[in-house]
Amino acid sequence: MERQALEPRSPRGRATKATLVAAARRVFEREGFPATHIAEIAAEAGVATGSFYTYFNDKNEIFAAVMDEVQEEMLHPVLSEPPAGSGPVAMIEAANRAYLESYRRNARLMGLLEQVATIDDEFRELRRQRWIAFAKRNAGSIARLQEQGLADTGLDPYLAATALSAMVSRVAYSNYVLGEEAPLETLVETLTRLWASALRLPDEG
Amino acid sequence: MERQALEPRSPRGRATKATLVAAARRVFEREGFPATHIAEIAAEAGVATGSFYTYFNDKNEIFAAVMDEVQEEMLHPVLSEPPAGSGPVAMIEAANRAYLESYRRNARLMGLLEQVATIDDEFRELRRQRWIAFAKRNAGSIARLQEQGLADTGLDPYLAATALSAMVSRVAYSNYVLGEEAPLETLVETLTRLWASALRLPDEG
Amino acid sequence: MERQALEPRSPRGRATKATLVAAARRVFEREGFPATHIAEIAAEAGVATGSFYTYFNDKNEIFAAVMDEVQEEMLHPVLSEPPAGSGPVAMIEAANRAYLESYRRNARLMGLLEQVATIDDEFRELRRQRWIAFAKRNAGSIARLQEQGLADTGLDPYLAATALSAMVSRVAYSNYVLGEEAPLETLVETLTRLWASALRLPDEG
Amino acid sequence: MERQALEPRSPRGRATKATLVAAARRVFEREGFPATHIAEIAAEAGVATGSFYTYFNDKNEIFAAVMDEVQEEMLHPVLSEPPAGSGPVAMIEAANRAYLESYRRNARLMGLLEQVATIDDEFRELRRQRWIAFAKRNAGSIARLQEQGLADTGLDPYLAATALSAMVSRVAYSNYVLGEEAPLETLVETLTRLWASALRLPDEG
DNA sequence: AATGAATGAGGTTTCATTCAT
DNA sequence: TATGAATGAAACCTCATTCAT
Repeated sequence: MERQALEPRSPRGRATKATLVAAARRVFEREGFPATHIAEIAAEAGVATGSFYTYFNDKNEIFAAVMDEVQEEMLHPVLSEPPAGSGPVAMIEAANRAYLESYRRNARLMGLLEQVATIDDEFRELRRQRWIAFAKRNAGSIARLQEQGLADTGLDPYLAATALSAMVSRVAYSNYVLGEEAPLETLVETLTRLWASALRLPDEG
Repeated sequence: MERQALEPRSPRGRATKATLVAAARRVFEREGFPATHIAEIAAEAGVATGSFYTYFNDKNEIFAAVMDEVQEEMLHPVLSEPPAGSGPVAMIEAANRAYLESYRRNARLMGLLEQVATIDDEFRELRRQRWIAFAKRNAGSIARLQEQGLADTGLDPYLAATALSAMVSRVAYSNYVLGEEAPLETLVETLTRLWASALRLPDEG
Repeated sequence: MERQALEPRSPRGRATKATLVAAARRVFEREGFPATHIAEIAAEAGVATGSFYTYFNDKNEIFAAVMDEVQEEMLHPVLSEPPAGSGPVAMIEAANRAYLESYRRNARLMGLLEQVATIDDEFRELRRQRWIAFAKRNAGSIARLQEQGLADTGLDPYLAATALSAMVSRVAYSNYVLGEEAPLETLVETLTRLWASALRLPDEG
Repeated sequence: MERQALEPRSPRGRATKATLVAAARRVFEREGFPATHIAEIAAEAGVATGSFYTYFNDKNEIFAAVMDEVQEEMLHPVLSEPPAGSGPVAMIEAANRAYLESYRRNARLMGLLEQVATIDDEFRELRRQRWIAFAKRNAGSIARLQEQGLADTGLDPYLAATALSAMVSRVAYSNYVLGEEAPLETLVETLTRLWASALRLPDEG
């Protein structure tokens, strides 16, 4: 036999699996990763302990399923669109606001991912990959600004992007996971101002 | 006989306790917090399992002892002194360099603290306190620069300090714990430039 | 609704049952008795787990069905016929050869029967019955030889038959199940010679 | 940590380990290998379940310990010595009697070994090694008889030894494990006569 | 007849903590 | 103080069997 973890073949099975993922999400948020036990997920889902193993091999596997859902939600934020045709500062502001908002919405689980990443190599790598992708995107936009003569050309675009992204994500973590609780708009404003100045962007009208 | 956790009275006791802390540090670094077991700490120290409880009530307690040691080391860095009488940028640079160097020296344990902070409320609070103290110090120095008309007065000093410190600490974490590995001098240079620009400090020299 | 285990009524049912027995045989040979699980038999047969219970109540029952098939095969060996009208030694030789050949053909399952017999009383009894029948047949032929003054009359025919049959079957087991691997003809020759001498049969031509 | 299974360091520990082995022996004899559960061994020994794991990693390990004890007992049988200076038949008789007696004494556990050997490769190999050693010893003595012109030189000594030993051991198994129950003396007599005749040894006085 | 999801009792194993010596 | 054996509550995971569809 070796392993199982089947994909459900019937609607009923699909429903049960979904119920389990939803239940797991709640328990993880409530208890944190180490204190979450298989039996409790099953109980929360209203199924027998054994049924958990019909769909997942272990806690990691269902955690990954939960995080997939979360990522989905973070990728499709209800965008407060950057005003088309606006300048780079406005775009940075829009990006920062979008990031902080979606982070706030999923604060518990973002904290959880942070937690698990410190414990489990598999998830550490996952987070690292996402982070690199994110930084590269920002690096590209910084490089473009440099080419347009708008941003400080004395900066390495990738390093600068990493550092500034780190700043934003860490502030988000502090506020929404650790509970520092400054108002969103203040954060957006400060971070955007710091970011723009750090790049030495010219003031926008 | 509710509790114990004696302070050692004899020299022999003191030696044993020290041995345990040193052993714990090694095991924590090797295994991470959750995978470190009391029995293994005792074995590493070459004492019986039961002896652990002569000095500590649980894993948290010895972890705190280890972190105290580390903090000691981080507070007394072999300073690359900021050139006396130099300008603010040079001071920021010196501070960043000092921070990154001491972080690098204790990378494993800083990662550990991060890890434990996500798991245990007690340590989360501890880290938060340290963080606030650190940010306040930086906030003070930003406020002073503002008063001197050197730094952007449009920034809230405390928020700005928090954000910029977050940037530096997160970059340190990425590099030395997750293993991104950019050269120290490049990091110092980039972070300092970003920090100075973010505050809109005038160019030095 | 205490029990089930229907005899299939439709051709489709008969086909499914046969598929299950064939699948079980393969799984038993591959995994051994204790490591064979109902679910795997069903999977190997390409039917749902539940369908197993339409035809069998448990693992023992399907194992019995498999062993029936095997017995069938062992009873109809492609006989290397004993030369008609030949002497007793030639007949013993033919019997030994036939036994070893069919044992070799079904080595995996003979080992399996051995295995299960050590675990399950039901099968132990089954094997014992077969063994007694076999020994009695041999006892009869020894008694006949004694009456003809050809075999050692100092031997109890049943005991002698048991012991000599034990010798042959154990050698077969050693070779084909445990993998000792002496050539068939050498085995036949040695066993026959020992058997004949043990009975003090006169040399044949 | 990885593993444990310590050798006891105190007399108390040694006592407990011995108690566990003795208890395991009783439970194995009573229940057979697959039906023996760790918890029951511990209960029979009057210790907590967890204590089992202080000394053994799993069921196999304690079973090996039990079998070591048994082997010890079988190697030091209370010998019914072969009459010094007697002929080969008397020696064969003495050997057969000794073998059957010690087999009878440890019948349950010999059956157990047979059982486990069919299930577990480790023990199968162990039994095979013992068997080969035993057969080689017998082969040597047959070869010697051949050199003296006393035994049938048409036989391969190793094959003959294997086959005749198989006969004896299988008869022992039948009688004492499966419960065929012929009287010891009858068995000794018959087996010895068959063995001697099979080798065509000359009648002894 | 067939399906495959659901069950849950039953076993194994771990490890923080206690305690007699 | 030091020892290290003993404890036992948890947690994990398996798999034969049932059952609604």
